[in-house]
Amino acid sequence: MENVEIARILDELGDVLEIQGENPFRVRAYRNAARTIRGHGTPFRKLVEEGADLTGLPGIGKEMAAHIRELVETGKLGRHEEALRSIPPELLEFIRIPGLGPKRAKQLWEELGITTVSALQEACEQGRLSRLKGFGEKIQKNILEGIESYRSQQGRFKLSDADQYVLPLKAYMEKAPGVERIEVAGSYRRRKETVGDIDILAVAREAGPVMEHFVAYPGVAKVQSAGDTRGTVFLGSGLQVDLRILPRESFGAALAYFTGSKEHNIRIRRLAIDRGLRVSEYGVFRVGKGAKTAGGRGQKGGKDEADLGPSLGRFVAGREESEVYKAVGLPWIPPELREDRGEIEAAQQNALPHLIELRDLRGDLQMHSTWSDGQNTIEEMAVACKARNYEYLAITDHSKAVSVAGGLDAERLRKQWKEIEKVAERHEGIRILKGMEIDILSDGSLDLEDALLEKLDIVLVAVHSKFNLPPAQQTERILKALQHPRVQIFGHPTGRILNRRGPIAFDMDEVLSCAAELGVAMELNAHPDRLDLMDLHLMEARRRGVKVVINTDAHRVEDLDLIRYGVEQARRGWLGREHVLNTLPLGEFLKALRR
DNA sequence: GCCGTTTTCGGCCCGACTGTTTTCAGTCG
Repeated sequence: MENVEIARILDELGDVLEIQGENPFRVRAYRNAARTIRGHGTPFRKLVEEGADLTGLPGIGKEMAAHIRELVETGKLGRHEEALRSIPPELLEFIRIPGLGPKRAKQLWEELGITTVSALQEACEQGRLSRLKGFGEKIQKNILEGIESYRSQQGRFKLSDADQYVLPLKAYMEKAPGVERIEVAGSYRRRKETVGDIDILAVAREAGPVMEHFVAYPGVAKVQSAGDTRGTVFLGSGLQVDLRILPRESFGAALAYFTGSKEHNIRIRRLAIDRGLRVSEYGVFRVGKGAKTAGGRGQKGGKDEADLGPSLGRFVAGREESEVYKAVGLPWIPPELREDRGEIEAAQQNALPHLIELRDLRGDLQMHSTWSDGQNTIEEMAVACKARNYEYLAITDHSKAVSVAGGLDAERLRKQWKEIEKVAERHEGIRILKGMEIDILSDGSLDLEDALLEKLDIVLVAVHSKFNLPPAQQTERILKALQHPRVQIFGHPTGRILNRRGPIAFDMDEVLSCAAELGVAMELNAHPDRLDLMDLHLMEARRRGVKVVINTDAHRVEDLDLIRYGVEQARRGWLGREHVLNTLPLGEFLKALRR
């Protein structure tokens, strides 16, 4: 059983306990354990086999360790099955519907006998919900809309799509009356590959006019709420945008708070508590003797000196984000790292990584031309790369097996080389490498004969068919391909397409260790639909000393600019310049490639 | 359920908004 599956089952058990009204901290314990497991590099399957002590891991105690062992050894968890029997299974979907949480889900089931999403929809339409205690017309309507958005949206917005909505909206908000500063926080600022919603922060003395400006944005399809400090709207695309309006003194604290991640914030708050401080979106406060530190439900403390919201204690920091980190004894942490994946510990030891930047890249090693399915000629691609200050590029058109993309056979490949040579003569100052994106056939052999492989500058291999092989067979296929002595780069390793096609199933662990051993570079495909490798894979690659290259897989000149999504993903994977081969000058780069 | 060189018991991050209520519960982030 894979880590993701163990994590899913524990998460689901947490969901059931929540619906049953269990102690919320116990529920959280299951979520925490699931999170640790999901993000763990080594399969728990192996750890259990080796008899390793799991209780050393964060959030894994005696009980969780026993659960994990049971799952690995028997493939199921008695506690989980028992829990699932106790509630109608579809009730678990209820809590993913916006506006519905565990309490209302339980109430609907117990008092109205509703157990499926479609029955819930029917009950809303018949107006049966509004008769329940604590429910009313509005909640009923919200749930109905929630069902629709749950059904239609399902997926999140790709970061590149979000950029298209956010950039104009940000420019618009900067023109709001009295606004001093606008920043976008949330997973968008952490540059996560997909975002669920957008958090915008505005500094303004007077909130009213800014909120009015916000809800009047032409792209707004629906205004969900518009209070004094917070408003929520939906754009026509269904993208949710939250606006928070803050005083200048709180800006840094709010930026940190709303950038998240939630897990990162929790760690920061704990550090604060240790120092007698309290961190909220309003600032960092020194907690006075005898003052309560926990904000209980409905507790409204007196206004503090700076009049920054309902808080107890003396304001000590909050204007800039770095002040907040400083107050808890840390250097500023780049947003891409804020996932509680070791960045707090690294910051404490002054060992944060120097993350790669866009300007570090000197070449792009996967792109297509009109020779296969690209839209621009080799010359146009080369000129465009030179304009981006690259020292080198590789033209990597498809091999013949990918016939839908106009893959090249041996004869056309030879002709293409002639053209590359001609173009090279016309353009000094940039090296055009002869490459190919060679298909890995279903048996792991390569779609190009050895004699030609010998003559290529860049041999990049990738999977384009038979995505559904059994994992063991898929792993074997990939390993066989990588073991071919001429292979230098494994392109878009998992083959996933965001929101459309999941990753192919194989043993990433084994492939990474094979790549490390052989010196094969793993590609981080910068295309925002792919972003493959994923952040956790990159962290693992870094740990194992696997070489990484960042490529756009451009099919036209404009695609070359997508490289920044690759750099952002690399930053999320803790990569520095030294981990990425195509930051090297041409000569060193060629030497560093496997040959 | 997890966790602990100030604690092995008693904590566990914190606040806004809405809707349905007359003081708060539920949800969300």
